[in-house]
Amino acid sequence: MELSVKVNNCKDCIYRSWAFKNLSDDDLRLINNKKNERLYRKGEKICSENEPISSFMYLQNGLVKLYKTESNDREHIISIARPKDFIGLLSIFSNKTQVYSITAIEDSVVCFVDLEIIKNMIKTNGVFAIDFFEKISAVADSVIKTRIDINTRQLRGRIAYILLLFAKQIYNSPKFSLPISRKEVAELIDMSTENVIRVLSEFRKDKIIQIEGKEIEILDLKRLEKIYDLG
Amino acid sequence: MELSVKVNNCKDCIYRSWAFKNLSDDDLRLINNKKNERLYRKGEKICSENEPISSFMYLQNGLVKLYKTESNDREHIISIARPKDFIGLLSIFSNKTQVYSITAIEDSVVCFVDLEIIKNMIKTNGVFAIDFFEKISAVADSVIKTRIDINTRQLRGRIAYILLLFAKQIYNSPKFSLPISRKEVAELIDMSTENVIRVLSEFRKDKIIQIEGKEIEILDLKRLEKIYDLG
DNA sequence: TATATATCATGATATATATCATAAATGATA
DNA sequence: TATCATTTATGATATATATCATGATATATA
Repeated sequence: MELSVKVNNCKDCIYRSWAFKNLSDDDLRLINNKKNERLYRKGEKICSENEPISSFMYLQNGLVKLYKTESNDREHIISIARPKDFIGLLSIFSNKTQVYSITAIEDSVVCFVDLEIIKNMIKTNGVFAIDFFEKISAVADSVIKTRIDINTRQLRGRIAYILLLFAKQIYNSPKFSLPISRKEVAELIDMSTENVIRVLSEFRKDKIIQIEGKEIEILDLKRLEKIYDLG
Repeated sequence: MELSVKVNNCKDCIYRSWAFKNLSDDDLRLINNKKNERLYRKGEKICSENEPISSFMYLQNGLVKLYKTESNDREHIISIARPKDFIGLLSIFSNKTQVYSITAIEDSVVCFVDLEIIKNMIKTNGVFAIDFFEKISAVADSVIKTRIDINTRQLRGRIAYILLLFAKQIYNSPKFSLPISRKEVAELIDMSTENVIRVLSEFRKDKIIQIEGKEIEILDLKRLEKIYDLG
């Protein structure tokens, strides 16, 4: 299968376009020797809260969820990370241990780079430092923006947001297979599972979407966008 | 008054402990020549959404709010920044224009440092780069944490959170003068103004707090913390 | 000082959302 | 295949929250 095609040299990695574009061959070789790629199956946990942080984690392929376990066992999903996202947010600079847990919601390939190497490269390679921070800033900014987007809306607007997120930003198609359960959608938008299901049914009855289990197709994009806009 | 005591040399700035602690005298002189301190009176706007970003902004003294104006004129407060916080979040690296507006909620002194100087220093001074990113990462992380803290709670828990925030993190005292209106509290925790007032009254009737206009005193910290914990 | 305007306050009511209950459908597992 | 657990689904009910209305204070402004 596609995912098993391992990239063995950073130089040939299609994701080099990211913050690593301006690295010299020497620097790339250094990363290459200390990096570690691993395939995680859907549902597999990649890291847990309170684990020591030793690597910079970069999502090559797949989809993962970043979440926190609340005191009452409930999980709260902070964000869904896509390929090319660094996962684990900024904690890598401001914390010694992971603040969030990460689990694959689709088969995913994660590339681990020793954090000391990255820090050292920031120290010695100014251009890389800037490139790197531009990228991770953008990811952190987008997490904050997403949280605000969700929290300033009510149920219908939030569901519309999620549907548009998957269709436009993740799968780039009006038809997609929802990679998370209704319960997880609820954990992502701070709503009860029942209401997530209810609103999806409503949208189906109103012919805004078509649902068959996990398969979702957006039929009336304009109306969905209107629901999102109105909140 | 205290705030009018201007610091004219970065070398003597009491906030040098921040990310600038490891800078050489030469680097400090460079910043000193290109920096700009300004006092803003309570209510004065420091910057607006969509303005081009040209400076790194650092809060020396006072208190400011970071907010976004929604389509329907409603303002949504993202965070309250305290002295030593860099304000404006990470947008400075990932955006050309301000994403949020900033207004002083107490008389505040903001120090502006030319963004190019900072970027250049990141490029040329590796130790500074790391120090700097540790700090701004911590601020961004704390904004995300705050948003989650607020959104996973309901009305009572949110109000408790806000009261504890001001008492513990901002004023370091159980007795303080709330620097923002009830309406602004509502904008900060995504609730209606009436309900903010109502819950504050409730807490007063239950002898958890004492209120006299803006003056608030926490009488029963344990109970308030319990309300916060239970959400 | 008088007048306007924003803030604070509280009750009544409407609305949104969560919770509880129950069941069918699906998926996992022995 | 049979059994169990999870997910999806929907209705009824309870609860939380917003909205509307109205008045009292406080604050700004002419």
